[in-house]
Amino acid sequence: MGITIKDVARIAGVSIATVSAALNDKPGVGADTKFRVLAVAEKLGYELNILASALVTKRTHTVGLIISDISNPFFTRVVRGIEDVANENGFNLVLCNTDEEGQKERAYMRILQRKQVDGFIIVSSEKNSTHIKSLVEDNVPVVLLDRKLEGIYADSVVVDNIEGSYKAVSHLINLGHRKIGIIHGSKTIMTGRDRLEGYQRTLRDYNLPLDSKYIKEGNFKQEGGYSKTIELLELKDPPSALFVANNLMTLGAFKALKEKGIKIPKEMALIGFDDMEWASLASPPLTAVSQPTYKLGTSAANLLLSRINAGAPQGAQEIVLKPELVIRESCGERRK
Amino acid sequence: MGITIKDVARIAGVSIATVSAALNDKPGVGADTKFRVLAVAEKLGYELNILASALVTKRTHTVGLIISDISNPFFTRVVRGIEDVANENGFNLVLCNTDEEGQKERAYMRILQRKQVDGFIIVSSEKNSTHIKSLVEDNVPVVLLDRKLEGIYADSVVVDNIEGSYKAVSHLINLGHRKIGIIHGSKTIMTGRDRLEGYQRTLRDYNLPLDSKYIKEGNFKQEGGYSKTIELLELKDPPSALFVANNLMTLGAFKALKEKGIKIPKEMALIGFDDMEWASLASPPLTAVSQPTYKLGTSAANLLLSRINAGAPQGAQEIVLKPELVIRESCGERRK
DNA sequence: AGAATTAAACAAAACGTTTCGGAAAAAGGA
DNA sequence: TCCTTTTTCCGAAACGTTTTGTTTAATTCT
Repeated sequence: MGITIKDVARIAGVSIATVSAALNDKPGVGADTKFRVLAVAEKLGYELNILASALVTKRTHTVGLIISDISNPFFTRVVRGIEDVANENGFNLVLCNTDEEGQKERAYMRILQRKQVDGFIIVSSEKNSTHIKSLVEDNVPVVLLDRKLEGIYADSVVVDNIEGSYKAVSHLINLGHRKIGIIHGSKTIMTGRDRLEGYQRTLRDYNLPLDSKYIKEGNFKQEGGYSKTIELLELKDPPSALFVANNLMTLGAFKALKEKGIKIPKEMALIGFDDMEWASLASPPLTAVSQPTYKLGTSAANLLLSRINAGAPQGAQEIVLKPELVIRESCGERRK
Repeated sequence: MGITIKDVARIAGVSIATVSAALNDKPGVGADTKFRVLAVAEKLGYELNILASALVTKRTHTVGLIISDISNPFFTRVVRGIEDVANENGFNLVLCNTDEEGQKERAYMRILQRKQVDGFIIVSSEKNSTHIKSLVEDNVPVVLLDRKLEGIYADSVVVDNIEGSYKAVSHLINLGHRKIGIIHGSKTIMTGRDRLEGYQRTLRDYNLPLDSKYIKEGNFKQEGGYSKTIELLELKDPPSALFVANNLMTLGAFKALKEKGIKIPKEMALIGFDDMEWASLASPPLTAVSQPTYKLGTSAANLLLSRINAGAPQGAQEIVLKPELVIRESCGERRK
């Protein structure tokens, strides 16, 4: 193993400089020698060592992808979008799962920097990460995905979570619900905050009271949705509708409702955030706010790539995608 | 930007050789100078350039992960398992989606080799890949995941698909079904072949006739499950039970059945291969062969890492994990 | 035909590490 | 005290590329 440029040079009877030039078809190498070099390289089975190349060009053509958990179907689709455009443009992805732990996030970022990745796509779990901040200040290409960070002026692509919540909650209100519970995610995370904010804003817009006993903070995981749903059910005056502001928690809520024998939507209307493959198969089929996950990924990747290719620094760009409400049966009909 | 080992050496007043030794705590450097070097490195904010390091050590601590599609929940869990153990051992993953296209697979492998990854975990779409074969012959660490390849003597970790099918089909038979349809995946892929094989073997063992009109080949995707289910339903004498040998196709089959208003399990018993998050939420809850996906991933990663760390080549190791049948309601009760 | 331009090839330096062999200094043994 | 051994450090080479500046050869121009 290990045919190098030197071997090619020796066999072809030229210097390594011209081999390099020929291979990367740079100008200044004669047609005939170029042909010969290429032939020799081919015959010898020469393969570029990208490490060595990157050492001098400072381009690895790989980007670091830092998300909380690939197991979450939301991220799965997003990642697929990212990978597709990365691949089309000759880039590779290194995948990192942080499980929302700031420590893991920082560790990953550190080692990826050492591996000289050309840029980062990050869904950060931290409220305000000095790490990320210093990255963007050092002008390394970074795009914030799904969650923006306070005080950090970087490229970002997110969905309009407030509007998503608004659509969900106003749908419930229009169906006649007045006691609407919400299980939202951690407020330290933008999506958690915004979706709660959207809920509150909607109620206010409709002049409905905000009842804190109907507001529960989950942990973005299935278990959180489950336990908070139970809590809500155990209230003396439980809500008639439930808005669960994240996909995994929706799964948990669904399970809890089924286990407790609560009829959906008769006894409890249910609406989730983030549509999923199986939503139409559930019984009843689940009404949910649908996020453009794949698009989220491709947008982020395109943004990052253009940032990488841009020589000079330029102002932060911000893309916000719109969610849609897909109405199925879990909220039922209008009640009087 | 770019504090290098040279800067540290200069400031600390030692040679770069001793800086390197100190940093990697190799023997032969005095306690005091080591301390000083470390302090200087810290203060300067020195960060190792792994490219340069890897160029000489020939270790990138990166492994290539080639799968067909991260969007498939099966792979999602597997990948999470892989990433977890990789991370624990200081390795990173570069993620590649081939969509079952041999061409993409080869392209990815090529570039990953050029990037000098330390090893590969591959879910191959090819029947017999000369690329992979030459890789393992060149002694680069490779583990075949989920699918073995004919004529390639490499490490592998798979699940016992034949047994999985056997469990599914015999379950159906024991419930009294005699006309059992199957929608299987491509026979060019091991899992497709084996699951079909298991189906056939089971019928033979029970002395039941093999009726080719009940055997449909799908494409491993939701759409395939959907259309083949329709075909089966349109038979003059449709089956009373349906075994769908892949998760995505099961989703499609489920949809088709629902759309056509077929009652599950009364009019059609349904059993799937590969359990999924939502299986218990579906109506009726889905009976399925459950694969140890996460374990599949961790096993593969551990195998690869031990192979990477092993200096000398050693015989191919083969791990086969057992699937389990999880019985819910989509097959109903025993019928007479 | 001679000067001036252009084209083709090369040698050497650089990228940032690790490693090898040896030199200097310190420690130990008699 | 002198010789041997050990410890600590260093210079230089190597890893496989790309790039820069120079030299040589071939063309063009007048």
